[in-house]
Amino acid sequence: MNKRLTFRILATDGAARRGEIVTRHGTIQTPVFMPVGTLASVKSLTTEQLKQCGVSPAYPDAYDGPEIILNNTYHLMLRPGVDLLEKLGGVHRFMNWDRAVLSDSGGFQVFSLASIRKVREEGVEFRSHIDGSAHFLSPETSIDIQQRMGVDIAMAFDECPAYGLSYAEVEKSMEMTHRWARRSLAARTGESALFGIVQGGIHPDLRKRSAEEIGSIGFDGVAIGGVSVGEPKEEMLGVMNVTAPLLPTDKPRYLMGVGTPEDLLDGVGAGLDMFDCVMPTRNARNGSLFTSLGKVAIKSARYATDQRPLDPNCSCMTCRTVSRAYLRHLYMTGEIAAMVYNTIHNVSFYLDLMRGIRHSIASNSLQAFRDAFLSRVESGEVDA
RNA sequence: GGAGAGUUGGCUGAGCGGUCAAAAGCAGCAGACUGUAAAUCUGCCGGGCCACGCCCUACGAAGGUUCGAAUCCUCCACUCUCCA
Repeated sequence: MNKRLTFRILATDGAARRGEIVTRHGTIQTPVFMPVGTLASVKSLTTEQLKQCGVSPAYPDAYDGPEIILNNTYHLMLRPGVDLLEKLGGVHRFMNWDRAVLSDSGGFQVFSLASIRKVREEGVEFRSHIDGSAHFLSPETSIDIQQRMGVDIAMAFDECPAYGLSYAEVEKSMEMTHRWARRSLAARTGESALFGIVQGGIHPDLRKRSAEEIGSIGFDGVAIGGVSVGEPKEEMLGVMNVTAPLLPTDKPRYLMGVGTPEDLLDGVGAGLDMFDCVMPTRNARNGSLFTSLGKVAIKSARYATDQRPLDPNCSCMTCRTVSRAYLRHLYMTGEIAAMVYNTIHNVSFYLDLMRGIRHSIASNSLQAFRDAFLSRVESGEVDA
């Protein structure tokens, strides 16, 4: 038994799995959505506020908040730096978060900060986006940093090819990611669990090769990477549906960077267990709110005098305590509280969705849950 | 009572003879955001149309000068500032 992380499946519904991941920092009920906290902070929320997300009288468990969040290697190595984080006892203690943390390896930044990096077999040379200083990330340095930050789940250092590259380029990139995967695994010496990342662009045969390689070399979990990088939705779903069945069944399967509520439903249906996305938090800051009855663009004048709660079916702090009219006012005036209220709600909404998904798998009704959820969201009832 | 300044599209406010249906910001409308360089970005925003072009109505009101006026002149109305 792997003491870094254990996974077991509690129930299934078609390809969907209801499971449990035990980490050094608590147990994670899957399928799970992991809020993104790039810089050891889920943007706009204090750690206490984050813990209070997901409060739901419908499911009065002891703790109903997020069970795992993301951090980012590249961003944290620049600020505050891994030496400092290690000295201060790791990210958990640093941000006073006692639940699980998964760190991205910096692989995605290889992609998103493409203009200021240089990729070689050995690793990637970055210019800091903050001050232009030179930094180096490789499988070895990335894993080392992640372990020293003390995360529960580290990610292999990969290259995430841009959408639109040629088959040959994607294949070449994938092969390097495979070599980097083995190096990442070899570099893992500490207590962090380590997940591998499947690449291969939108090509089924490459995805298959990648899934076989990454799934067979001893990672604690396997992720599908290289999606949500600007490709059309159908491509993303195609990759997901082709790849998911090829992943190990006895390990957590993680779809990186996804997605919308509907994407999560689809991902779970395809047999995936873990998801992360900036969407709930970023959209919250931009005034785009998810509700059970459809999207709310809170800046719209139609909410100026709307005294109803944002989502009548949500029991988060925001929906319990303030009106749409107030949320609109805060947003329009640029008040910081707008982002706090909005983020608490969107994160809570995602957690609620996942909770509903988990219950539906356990009761073999994922499809019905999905249909009901989507028809409500598309009903346009929010403004009724 | 005297001297001066002003009146521009929902608001604030540029423009000071043609390139003006009129800058910019705000408000409004629509949309985007998917391993976070994002409290961000994009489009529309007088009306009408057989719309990448045409027509109508527009820069306080009415006249006038000019090939041509939001821009110049006259007069009227209103607003504001300063001096009494």
